[in-house]
Amino acid sequence: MSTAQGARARARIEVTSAIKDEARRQLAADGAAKLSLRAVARELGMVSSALYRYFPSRDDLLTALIIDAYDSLGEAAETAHAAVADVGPLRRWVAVCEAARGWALRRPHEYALIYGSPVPGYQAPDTTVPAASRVGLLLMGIVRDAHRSVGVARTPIPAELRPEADRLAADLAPDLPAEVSVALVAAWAQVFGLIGFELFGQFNRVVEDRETFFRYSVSRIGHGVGLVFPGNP
Amino acid sequence: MSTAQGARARARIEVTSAIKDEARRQLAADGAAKLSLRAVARELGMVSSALYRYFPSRDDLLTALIIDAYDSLGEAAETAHAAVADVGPLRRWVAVCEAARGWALRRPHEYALIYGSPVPGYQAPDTTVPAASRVGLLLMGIVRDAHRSVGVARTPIPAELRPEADRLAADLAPDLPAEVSVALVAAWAQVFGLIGFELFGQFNRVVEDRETFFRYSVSRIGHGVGLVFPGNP
DNA sequence: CTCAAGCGAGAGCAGTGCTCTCGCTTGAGA
DNA sequence: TCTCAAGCGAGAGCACTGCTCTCGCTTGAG
Repeated sequence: MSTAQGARARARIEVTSAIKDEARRQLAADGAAKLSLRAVARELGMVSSALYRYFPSRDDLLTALIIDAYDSLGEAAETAHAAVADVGPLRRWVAVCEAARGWALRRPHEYALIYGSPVPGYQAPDTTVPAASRVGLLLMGIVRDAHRSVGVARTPIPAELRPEADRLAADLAPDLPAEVSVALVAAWAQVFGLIGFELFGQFNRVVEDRETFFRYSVSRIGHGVGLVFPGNP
Repeated sequence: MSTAQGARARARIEVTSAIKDEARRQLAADGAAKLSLRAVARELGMVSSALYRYFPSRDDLLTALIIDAYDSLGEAAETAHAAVADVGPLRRWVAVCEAARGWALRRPHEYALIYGSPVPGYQAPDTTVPAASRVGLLLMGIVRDAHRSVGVARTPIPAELRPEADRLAADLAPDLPAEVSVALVAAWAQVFGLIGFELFGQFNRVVEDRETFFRYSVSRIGHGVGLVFPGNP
């Protein structure tokens, strides 16, 4: 009853995804600011007003693209993780980070859409939350596995951070030590900081061998979360 | 001969900075994408075409704002650093990072302009490089001081990173150990990763006490660069 | 004192997001 | 099986954008 809807509904789905595809094409070519509803409609052989039957505004189209981008990134990361399921936690951590970086380099404008400055005047609706969490949850899963098997190193935290750490850990991962949860959230932001700096040109004329640099840096970040050294299991 | 120019030149400077001021106002209010040359001109009581006598295009206006923003951030960081010149390196490191975060929270749209996704289709000219480096150089100075006085901890790097590390160190800070230079560049990106995540809403419903969280996180990053613990000199 | 350079005003072009109205089509319910 | 409202595309139009070009006034350097 969900797939075998009427022809009308099926056509609507097709047109909707054709619009998103073309929009994604233009996004990849020229970036979000130059994404034009009229140009999308033109390319699809329809008139611009017809497009508003599918997306009530340009921002809604962008939101759809954002969710798709989060999902695409999440899927890339999860695929990469599945491919190294049998190695140690730190290696898996690095593999996931490298997958995220690779995805970002392949689709810079989509990355900018989700981790760059949000489109001005626009607040991401809660709809995006689940898709946005996938990479973070994946990284957390790695740390959780490590915690259960080989254990994780715990760095003591200052007293002033204790309330926030406990609250954050209770919300996020009650089974992990609060110290680790805090470090994990920070690590998550730091990994994307590295990706963003590379992508947005801050490393120009500074870092040359960016792949090696990234691998080493995220490996140290992973170590900072408490993951063990590559040599160990 | 540079300040006492003709009245024409002085007027030009005044009008130019009036344009930038009004543009900055609109930028702060609505973000970069909604910054409109026509609206700026309107507000200044001039016609839009007249504005092109001062900035050849909208992108050039944005570039001017970008440089000013880098300088403003750099100045905020340097002022904060000067205010704690007599404390230990790690404390100074944290103070500079907190100043950068504070500046970003106070001027989110300007921060987005320089560390968020670059305005699409637009490549920052080399003009911006010196202004853009100020915070990085400041952080490097702190590590250099620490290296000269109390010394910095050196984390060994893998062999595959050795060439890049040596090249990077030679370019950036020949007086610092290559291991430290690499860690410093990564730390630089990681600090701004934390700021960006907070500013762009990634920490919504995740981190509550963001100030404490940030202070702890950048302190750990500083420690990762080799700075000593707060207790020590 | 002069005359070119600097400047502001205005009209105009091509493009944008978005709205509204008009008819055609189509499929679900009587 | 027939009908009629809902869904849809087309077109015109509004208010806005960045940018160009031409026209005259002003002004300050030679």
